[in-house]
Amino acid sequence: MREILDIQKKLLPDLMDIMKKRYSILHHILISGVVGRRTLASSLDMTERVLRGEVDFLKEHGLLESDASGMKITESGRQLLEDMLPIIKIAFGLTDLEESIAKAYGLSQVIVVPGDTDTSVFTKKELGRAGAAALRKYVAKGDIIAVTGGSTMAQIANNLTISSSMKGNWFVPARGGLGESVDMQANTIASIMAKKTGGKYRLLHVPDHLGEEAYQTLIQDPQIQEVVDAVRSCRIVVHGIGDAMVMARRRKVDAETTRSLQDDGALAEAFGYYFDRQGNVVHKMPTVGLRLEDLQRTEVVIGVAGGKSKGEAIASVLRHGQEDVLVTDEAAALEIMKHV
Amino acid sequence: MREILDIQKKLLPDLMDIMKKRYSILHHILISGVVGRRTLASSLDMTERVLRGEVDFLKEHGLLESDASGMKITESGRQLLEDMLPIIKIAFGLTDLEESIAKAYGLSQVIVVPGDTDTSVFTKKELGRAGAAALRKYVAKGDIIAVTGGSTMAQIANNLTISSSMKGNWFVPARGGLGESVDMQANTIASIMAKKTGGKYRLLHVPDHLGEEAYQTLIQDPQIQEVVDAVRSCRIVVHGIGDAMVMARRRKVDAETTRSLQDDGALAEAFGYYFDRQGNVVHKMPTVGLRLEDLQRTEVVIGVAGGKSKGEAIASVLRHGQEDVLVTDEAAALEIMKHV
DNA sequence: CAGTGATGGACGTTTTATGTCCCGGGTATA
DNA sequence: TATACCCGGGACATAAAACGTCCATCACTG
Repeated sequence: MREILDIQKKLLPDLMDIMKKRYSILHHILISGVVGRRTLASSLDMTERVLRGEVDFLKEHGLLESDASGMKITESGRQLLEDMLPIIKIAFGLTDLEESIAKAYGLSQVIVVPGDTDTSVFTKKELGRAGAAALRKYVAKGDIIAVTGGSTMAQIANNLTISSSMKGNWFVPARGGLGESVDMQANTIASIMAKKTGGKYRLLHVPDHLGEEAYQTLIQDPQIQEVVDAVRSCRIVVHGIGDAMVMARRRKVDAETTRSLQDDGALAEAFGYYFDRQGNVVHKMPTVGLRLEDLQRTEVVIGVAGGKSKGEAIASVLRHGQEDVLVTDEAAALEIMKHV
Repeated sequence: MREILDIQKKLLPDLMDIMKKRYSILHHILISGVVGRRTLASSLDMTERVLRGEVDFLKEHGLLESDASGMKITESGRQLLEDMLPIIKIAFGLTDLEESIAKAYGLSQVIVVPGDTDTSVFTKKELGRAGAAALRKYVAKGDIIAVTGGSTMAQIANNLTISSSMKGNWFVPARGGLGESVDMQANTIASIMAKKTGGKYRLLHVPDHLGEEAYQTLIQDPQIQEVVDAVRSCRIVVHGIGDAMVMARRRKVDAETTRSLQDDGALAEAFGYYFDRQGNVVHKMPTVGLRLEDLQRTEVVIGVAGGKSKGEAIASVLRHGQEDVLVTDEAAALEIMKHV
């Protein structure tokens, strides 16, 4: 039952919207008993004309009937609604989640895929697919796209395909070396994405654990400077979101910094910045690349992360308020909604 | 699984068509490996532009990809096709049945509802619903609609609702008394339909088992004559189809006639006429109303009947060649296809 | 190096969807 | 009983989408 709806969502996304629309109309009429067209239109937030089109359809199919006093549901219509309840619950739980999160955090789009990345590898793949689809949607010709590392980003890279709209775009790592293993780090991801889409890429080769002096020398280097400039003028950022402590451990952050992170209540991590519960930045990794203030100029910031365990972290980053698009999974979405 | 599709069909009648279309495209590309747009369009019998619209859609969703050499399916697309197989099997079975029957007997539309009327009362209801929907589709303002009796017709009447397009239409019994029980006879059905739709009705009160002399007197009666004229000038006929022997028994036809029916190979019955396997009329009930020759002038003849046991009878009536629309169920449809 | 078949862009036309206004008719209320 | 209100449905201009058609350009093959 669930599978069939997931399949339909892939093959007929717009039909599912129509189904939802018609269901809402019918359901509203059922609840109202008898209701007029204009009243219904305003309470469903539709224009009168488009509601009328749907109502005419529903009437033709004998699901509702109307007389001078207004519209009411027929027996077939009532029966249909009853039969549809389980379908709607499954098919549109996610849609509702998406809309709630988008509204709560002022995002322009939220995509929720079913399942839990923590427990199902299939969900992680689906997350990658959805992330790739989201990127495909927002990308334009000649864009510079900054990406971060992580297993989720790697999944997105896997699901990108060659496409004319992305041919010739630049992929760059959002920030320099952040101490991740090679196959998950931003440099790798950027190059894979470029190869998969027929785009180009530039890398930021910045060694980990740099001393202050070496760091200053490095960022003066013209080659590095050129890439950094490209990164900071990117139009699109795609990044993962992690749990602060998990990321600190993975990046082998020293004990002192780790303790300081804990004291400051660091909860989430994204492109080298650590956020507390309120979305404040409490720490940043010492490397070059995208700075938080650059995000303001960035047109599209796409965050991708899933798993129940990451829900709270995602909520923290959202609260910081720089995100435009969120791609997540059902389990994380439910957690996020607990922290509005 | 099956239910969900049936439910969705009510709210999105073209869902199946679009799903079928997109599936066919993807499937064809899968089989072809790499194929060009024009080649594909001609082998799928679509115009190039329409195909292109669908292909663009599928490409955007990452189900297929294209380069200078042509289009080919992606891994997600291949996976989707695999997942869809069971759905398609179910969804297309009925559609194929509908199309096969329509083609075999030259009908303009065939509607097959799932199930078997013989074994499931729910299927019978569904048949009534589908019959009502078909009538709704073909009816126009000011039409005269001739109907017959029977339990299936009663179901149709049950499923009609008030609608402006049928308000003011006339419902008349196709033929006079045919010896059925009161609540199933044509007169009753016509009056119920009129009440349900906001239409008007005229009845044919013709006693059963009329002698020849009384019959002649009766048809001279101006009142009767008026109704008969209306019946014969009807634009739409909706009728059930029955098994000849079952009907003969139900109508308490005398032993001699019954034997004669058997000798003549009577198989099916519709609006008082009995048909043999080849669709020839072998007997007619002695009453007034619609004659076979009137059907030629009738624009829309809708036959409604279901159940495995009636399959052969339906095929006989179809072979007679006056039907335009058939509404039946899956079990009967499968039987019908055995008799092409 | 010409020929074939591919994609993707472009454009005018047709069809469909939408916004908007109005009319006549019930209905509840003053 | 009079009136103000809300109802469905008709009408129409306009915006938007779908469609048919043609063409430029590119990759590959013989």
